[in-house]
Amino acid sequence: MSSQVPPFASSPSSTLSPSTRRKRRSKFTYKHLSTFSFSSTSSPLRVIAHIDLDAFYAQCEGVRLGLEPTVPLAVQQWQGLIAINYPARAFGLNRHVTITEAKEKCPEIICQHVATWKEGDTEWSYSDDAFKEIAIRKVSLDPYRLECRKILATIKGFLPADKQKVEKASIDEVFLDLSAQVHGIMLERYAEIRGPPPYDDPSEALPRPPTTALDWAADALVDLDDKQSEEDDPDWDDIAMLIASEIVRDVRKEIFDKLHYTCSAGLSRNKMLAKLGSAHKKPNSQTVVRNRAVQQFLSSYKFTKIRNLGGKLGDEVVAAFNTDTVSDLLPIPIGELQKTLGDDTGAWLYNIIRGEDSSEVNPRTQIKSMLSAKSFRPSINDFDAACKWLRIFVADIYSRLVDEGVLENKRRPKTISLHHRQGGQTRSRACPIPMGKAITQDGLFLLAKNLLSQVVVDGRAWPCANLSLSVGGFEDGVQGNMGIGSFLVRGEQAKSLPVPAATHEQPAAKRRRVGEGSIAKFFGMPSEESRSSSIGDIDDDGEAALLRTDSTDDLSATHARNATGGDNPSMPPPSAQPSRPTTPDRVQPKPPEEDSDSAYTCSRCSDRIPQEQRLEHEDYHFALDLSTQTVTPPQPPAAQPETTDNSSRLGGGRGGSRGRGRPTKFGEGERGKGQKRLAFG
DNA sequence: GTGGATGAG
DNA sequence: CGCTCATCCAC
Repeated sequence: MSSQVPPFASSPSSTLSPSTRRKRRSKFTYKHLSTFSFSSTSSPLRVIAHIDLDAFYAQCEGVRLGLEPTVPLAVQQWQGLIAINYPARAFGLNRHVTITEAKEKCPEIICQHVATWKEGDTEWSYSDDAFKEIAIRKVSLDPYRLECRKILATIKGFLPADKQKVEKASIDEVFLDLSAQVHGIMLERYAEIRGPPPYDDPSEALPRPPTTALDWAADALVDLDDKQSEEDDPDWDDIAMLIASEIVRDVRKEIFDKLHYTCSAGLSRNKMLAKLGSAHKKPNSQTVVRNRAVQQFLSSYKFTKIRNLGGKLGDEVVAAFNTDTVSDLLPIPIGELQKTLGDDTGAWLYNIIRGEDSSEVNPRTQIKSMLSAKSFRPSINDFDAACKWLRIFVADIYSRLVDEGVLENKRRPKTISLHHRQGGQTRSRACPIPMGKAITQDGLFLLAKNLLSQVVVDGRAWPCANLSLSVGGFEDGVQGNMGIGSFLVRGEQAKSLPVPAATHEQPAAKRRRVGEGSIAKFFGMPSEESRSSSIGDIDDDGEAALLRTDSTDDLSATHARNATGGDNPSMPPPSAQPSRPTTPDRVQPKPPEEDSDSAYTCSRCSDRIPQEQRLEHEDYHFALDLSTQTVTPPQPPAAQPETTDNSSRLGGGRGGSRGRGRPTKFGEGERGKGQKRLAFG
C-alpha cells in the first residue's frame, strides 16, 4: 500500500485530472475499463490465456486405454515415437528415440501405435501390427481430433456463452480472450468501479483496488520483474490477471473432471506472452505473466523461442545482429531493425521483444482446409498404386467432411488439390469442386484421379515419394442446392437419408447415356452410402452398383458387371462408352502393346489402352471434361453459376467480409507499406 | 486462381 | 520423422 501516484509515465490520469485526488489512483482509467469490457486488443487490462494439453496424443491413448496417468506411455508411428507422456519423459526419453531405445531405457513403457486406415477398410482402426504394414496403411489422427472437439466443447460449455472468445490454435492448444468475462466479474466484486466516471470524464483514473495481498492460488505461478513490489500495490491489471487465473484453473479442472486430461496454461496480456507462459511450467500447471513481470520474463528468452521467429526469419535476425537473445536486441533502434528486416517485420520485432502483441484471439474454431497425405517408404511407381492411396485419402477426407457438417450443408469446400513429390521437387494440381451438388466419395475420387493424371502428364512422376490430397476454401451456408432439387425428377430420391433432402437428391433421369454414370455419381450419390461403404468398393445394391465408380483396385468386378451389361437398362453397354484421348503411358504405365485383344484404342486420345485400364482411362476423360469445360446436369439456369463465369465468382464467395482493417500478423495492421518482406502482412 | 514457401505443432 | 494445418507471395 503506500504509493499513490502512478509512477508510470504512460499513465495520463494523474496529470490530466486536477480534480480532487486525495485518494490513491489507479494507473488505469474508466476508458481503459471500457475497452477492457469488449476485449479491445489495445486495452491495457486485456487478459489472454493459452491452454496446452500435456503430451496430448499420449494422454489420448492413456485415457482411451484406461491407463493410470503414471504409467510411461508413448505413441508410436511406424518406427518412431510422436508423443511421450511425462512419466516416460522421466526416463530421459524424448521424441527422437527409437522404439528399442525407449524400451531399453524404460522397460515398462507402453508404445501404442496410432490408429490407421488400411486399404479396403471402412474406418480407421487400431492394430497391433500396424507398424509392420506401413506399405498398406496410413495413419489417422481422427481419434485426437475427436478428443480435441470434446475438449473444445467442454471449454465452450463452461465459459459464459455471451462472453467467451475461444480460438483453436492447433489440435492441442487454445487461446482464450478472457477480457469480457473478467471485466464482468471485476464489476461484480468491486462496486467502486461500477459507476460512471467522476465528472463523466472517461479519462479519469479509476480508484485503486483494495490493497490486500492478492491470493494467487498455489498453482498459479507468478514471475516478477522485481521482487520488491512483491505483494503490495496491486492495480487492476493484477486483479484482472488473478481473476483470469481462477477461471483458467476452473477450466482446467473441468477438462480434467469431465475428460481426464491435464493441461498447462499461460496467462498474460497477449497471445505471445500467454503462449510462452504455458510452456514455462509443465505439465499440469499454469503460469501467470503479469504486466509488471513481462520485461524480466521475456528478457530471459532467446527470441527464437517466440512464435514466428523459430524459422528462417529467426535465423536471419540472428545472422544480422549476431545474437539470439531478446535482451541483446532491445537496445537496437526500431529504424535499424526496419532497415534490415523491412518496415513491417522490423516494427513487429521491435514490439514483440518488448512484450507487445496486439494480435486478436480469433474465435474461429472451424478449419479452413483439410489434408490427407502419406510418404512412401519405398516409393510407389505407378498410377494404380497411387490411385489406391487416393481412395484412402478420399475416405479419410470425406469422413472428416461429414464431421464438418458438409452433409448438412453447413460448410463445403470449394477446391480440391493434390500434391505430389518425386525426387527433390513437388508438384501439385488443384481444381474447383463443382458446386450445387452433393459431395461424394466417388466424386472426390474422380477429381483426385484427374488431378493426379495432370501431374503425371507433365513430368516425371515416378517414383513418387509423397502424395497428398486436400480440400479447402470452405464456404459457409447452404447455398446452391435448392434450385436444383426442385428441378429434379421426384420419386427418384429413394435413398435420401435423414438429412436435408436437397443435398442428396439424385440427378434427374435414370436413363443416362454412356458416361453419365460417372457424372451422375459425381453429382448425386447419397452420401451416407459412401460414408459407410468400404474404401475401394462402394456397396452394390441395385442403384448404387449402377452408379458405382469403378476404382482401379476393383477392376475385375466392375468388368464383369459391364460385360453382362444388359442387366441394367440404365447401364450403357461397353461399346457406347465415350472414349478418350489421352496420355499414354505416363498415365498408364503398363505396356499396352502386344496382344491386340487385351487392348483397345481410345477414341478420344488415340492411345492404346490395356483392357483392364479402359474404365479408369475413361474416367479420366470424364473427370477432365468435368473440371475443364462445362458438364452440367440438367438444372435451372440460375443454379449453375459456377460453370460459365469464373471471374464473377470471385466477388461471390468472399463477399465483403474479408480484408478489412485486419491487423496483420504483426499487430497494427496499418503501418506503412512494408518493403522488404511483408511475410505476414 | 494456382503453386510454392514458410512456420508451427 | 511423418503428418497436418495455416498463411502469404509471386505468377
